[in-house]
Amino acid sequence: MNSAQFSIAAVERDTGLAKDTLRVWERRYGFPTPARDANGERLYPSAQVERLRLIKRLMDQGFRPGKLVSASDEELTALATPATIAPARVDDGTLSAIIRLVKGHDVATLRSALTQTMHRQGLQNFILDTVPQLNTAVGEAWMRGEFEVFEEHLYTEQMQSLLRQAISALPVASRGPRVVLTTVPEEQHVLGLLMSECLLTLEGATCIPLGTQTPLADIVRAASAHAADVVALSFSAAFPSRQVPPLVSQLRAGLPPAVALWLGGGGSGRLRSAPDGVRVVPSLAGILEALADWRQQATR
Amino acid sequence: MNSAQFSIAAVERDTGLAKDTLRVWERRYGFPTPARDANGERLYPSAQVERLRLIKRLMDQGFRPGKLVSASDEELTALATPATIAPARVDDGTLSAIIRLVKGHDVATLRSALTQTMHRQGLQNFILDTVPQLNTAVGEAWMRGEFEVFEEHLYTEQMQSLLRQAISALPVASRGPRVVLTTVPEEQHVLGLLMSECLLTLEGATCIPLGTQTPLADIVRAASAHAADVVALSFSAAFPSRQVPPLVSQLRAGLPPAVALWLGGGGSGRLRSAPDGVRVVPSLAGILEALADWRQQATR
DNA sequence: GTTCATATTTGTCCTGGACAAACTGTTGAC
DNA sequence: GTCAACAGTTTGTCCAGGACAAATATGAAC
Repeated sequence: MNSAQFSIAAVERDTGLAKDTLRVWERRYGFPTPARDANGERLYPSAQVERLRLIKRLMDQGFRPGKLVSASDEELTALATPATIAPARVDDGTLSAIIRLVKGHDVATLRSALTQTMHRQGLQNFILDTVPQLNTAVGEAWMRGEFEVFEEHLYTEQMQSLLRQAISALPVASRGPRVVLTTVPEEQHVLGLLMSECLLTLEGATCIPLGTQTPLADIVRAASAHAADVVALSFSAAFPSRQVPPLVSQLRAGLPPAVALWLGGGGSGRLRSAPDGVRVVPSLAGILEALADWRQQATR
Repeated sequence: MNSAQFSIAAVERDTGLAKDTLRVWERRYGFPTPARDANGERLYPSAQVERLRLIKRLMDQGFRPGKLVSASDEELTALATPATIAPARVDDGTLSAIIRLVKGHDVATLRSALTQTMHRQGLQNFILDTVPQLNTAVGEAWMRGEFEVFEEHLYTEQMQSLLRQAISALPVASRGPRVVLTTVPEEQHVLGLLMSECLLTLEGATCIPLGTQTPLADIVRAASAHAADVVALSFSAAFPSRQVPPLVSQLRAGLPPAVALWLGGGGSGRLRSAPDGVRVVPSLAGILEALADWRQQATR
């Protein structure tokens, strides 16, 4: 499997880099340098695919490709190791224990450890503190090469399961606002949505979860059909930031002015400035603020 | 929103048709016929995007694009209405009641109706009969234009929530086989995986769910790390069938021969012939057969 | 009716050019 | 010292039109 060669389509799938981008990097920076098959089509060795994945991950953190592709392997791994040790952790023992369980590939124990931690801390603390720290820790471990992709998948799957279970267990709210929760097409990260849904439902808001990747026109229709007060979108750090502003403007233009539009997730923080009628929610705690503000305004 | 123009990238997102495909259709068939912006770039009117979505959906059913793009609007809608009325339904009242609830946009009632139906029928019957019928009914309603995309999303989200809840409630199994469940990159449909996980866990198998879109190399690593006996992949009908055989061969070559490879979902049925060591599971009931066969072979 | 060989359809890949948006860094005003 | 405006550079995406192989349809022979 490690000596396998990848077609350009396979590399696009595995790295998230568009075919056009892969070709233009080759032309400009001299990397990657795929072999060619009998038909002149590119064949990428798996080592280069690995490197491309690392580069993509660093780009999601804000590094620029021109520097990265011409860097040595040592420089790349140095960058991948965060210089700043993560600041004060609430309970480092719990975190590292869970990380170890993921690495231990013991699904059942992992699940019960997560459940137990959630119950011990209470849902709101768990979501505001522990889950984001776990997400970061998993992401950083991946960057340092300590985590496999499938281990990240396993973690995400278990966390998703847990959060959905927690949501189901919450009482049905009817207090408002009515919030449509989703992501735009191409954005498939779901944990941000689920964390938001938890927090909002905990506070008595009514959530209409549409899952990920709803076409813009359908977000507008959903907002109308469900008489939504708020549309909340989640953008992960991996989402190409240049695509965010046009998407948001188009959506804002389609929604009635009375419907609020909230943006959250790591991909929304890098926005220069939000257009009128768009609220950037930089962190999970910000959701509670936004909710409080909305309610205050609604009673006026 | 309806008069909005779409860039070629937006159309690719919303329809699932690759940019190259959109350009070559324009060249060959004279459709679509996008306008151009000041910079010469294509701008697709939303009506054409709608038509493209319908064409894509019909192609997923096996129709060929050459016929579809040159067909009139009437012919298209005629094709979209299934000629064959769906065969014997177990309990048509329940099905149509749930469909009406989705259309009624009442999330809470929908959720409790689904939960209630599941409990009434028992989990296995629910998954073998009702859920596939609901999926089909939702898909057909979409085709006939009776369902919005966001309504399909809402349905999928609620069903997903319900299935995950059911899985969590099942006792932890330790009997074997150990089954890694996932989809390949680009394949994001999750319900097939969850239904399979339910059935397998009900029968006492141990599932290692990786969620969707695991890169091939990582599926192999996961199978090894988790000492899997079986890797089960789900392909939806929407997955480009031409991509399935190379993907499956590559994966089969990477997995140890002792690890079984099962393919399920609507996209696996159209395969001409499966390579050696690959089992195509045409329906959900087939999973139970495959499981029984595996256990029989294991005791030999 | 089945099987094989030929023709058509169809998606994806190729090259190399172009451009706009985003980012960088410098200069000058306050 | 801070900020704003400007010019230069970087970077992703789009374009055209040609090519080819795999999938599918068609027709001939048995």
